[in-house]
Amino acid sequence: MQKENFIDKILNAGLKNTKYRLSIIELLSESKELLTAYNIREELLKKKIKINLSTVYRTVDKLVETKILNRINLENEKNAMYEYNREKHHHFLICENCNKIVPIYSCPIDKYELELEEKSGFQIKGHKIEFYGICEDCQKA
Amino acid sequence: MQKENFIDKILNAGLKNTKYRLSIIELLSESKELLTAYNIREELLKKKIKINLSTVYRTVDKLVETKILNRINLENEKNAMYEYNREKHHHFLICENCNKIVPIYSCPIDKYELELEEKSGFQIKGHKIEFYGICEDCQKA
DNA sequence: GTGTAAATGCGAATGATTCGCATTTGAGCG
DNA sequence: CGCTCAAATGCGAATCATTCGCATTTACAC
Ligand SMILES: [Mn+2]
Ligand SMILES: [Mn+2]
Ligand SMILES: [Zn+2]
Ligand SMILES: [Zn+2]
Repeated sequence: MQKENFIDKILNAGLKNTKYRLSIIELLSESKELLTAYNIREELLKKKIKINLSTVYRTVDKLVETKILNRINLENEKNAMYEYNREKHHHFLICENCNKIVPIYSCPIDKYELELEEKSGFQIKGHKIEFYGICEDCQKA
Repeated sequence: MQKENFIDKILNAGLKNTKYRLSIIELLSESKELLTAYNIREELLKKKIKINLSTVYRTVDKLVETKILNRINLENEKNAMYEYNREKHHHFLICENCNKIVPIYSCPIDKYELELEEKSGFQIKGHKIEFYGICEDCQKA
């Protein structure tokens, strides 16, 4: 059962299993959207789970530290957003008109990073890419 | 003379030529580093130019709008940073240890963006890339 | 020079995130 | 199962970058 799996993740991370941790992980694992701390609070409230906003922040901090969640800071959004870490490297394509956020599961960078390591002397650990444009729906309108 | 050139840019942008605009543009055009609003204020102070922080923000806003400057929001920095717009497409390579920020003037993306347009239906207008790693100096230490 | 909109200074407001501290809770242990 | 203690939580206040309101000053067109 998925829930047991999440509890294992929490415990393996050395964290206590609390209802808030479990419900935030469940929420994000089921969400196709990125959610802000505030959104998370709202969504849990819909499920009759009342949680203090400070606790949301502290909880997602821990879950990001332990790589159960990812924190995403997008150029156009002032609030941090969170997603369940599905362990699949990805980037985002964002509509400048309607702010739709689409994950992209291909990555153009592999070889280039090697070149860059040679040229720069850096040992490269990661990268972040965002693409901006106008989505199909917004082009029509 | 460079200064006349900057005044032209300001006027062509439909802005009034003020000492603050000119000195911020001069400062950033001479800087190899990205500067925050606060940094800009500090640097001008060193040159005996006293400017209110609100004015720094309002000035860089206008200069970004008119594409004389670029605003850069990096993942690890909480404050926005500004650079003179040298009209050369670039990305940044950032040392996770010493926070050194190195601009990279090559771009790995051209073909990939076309593929992405076809696959996604988006009309792509731009992208943002940051690379993270450990710089040569920090690797030694 | 005059007039007027734009620019500036200053202090207050905003808003996301963090912090301090009192209280509660989870998990190991007997 | 009850006990203990660190970790988690709630709540209100603090922080800090950025923005705003408003009174005053300035640039520039006439
Ligand atoms: Mn990638
Ligand atoms: Mn590029
Ligand atoms: Zn759209
Ligand atoms: Zn370094």
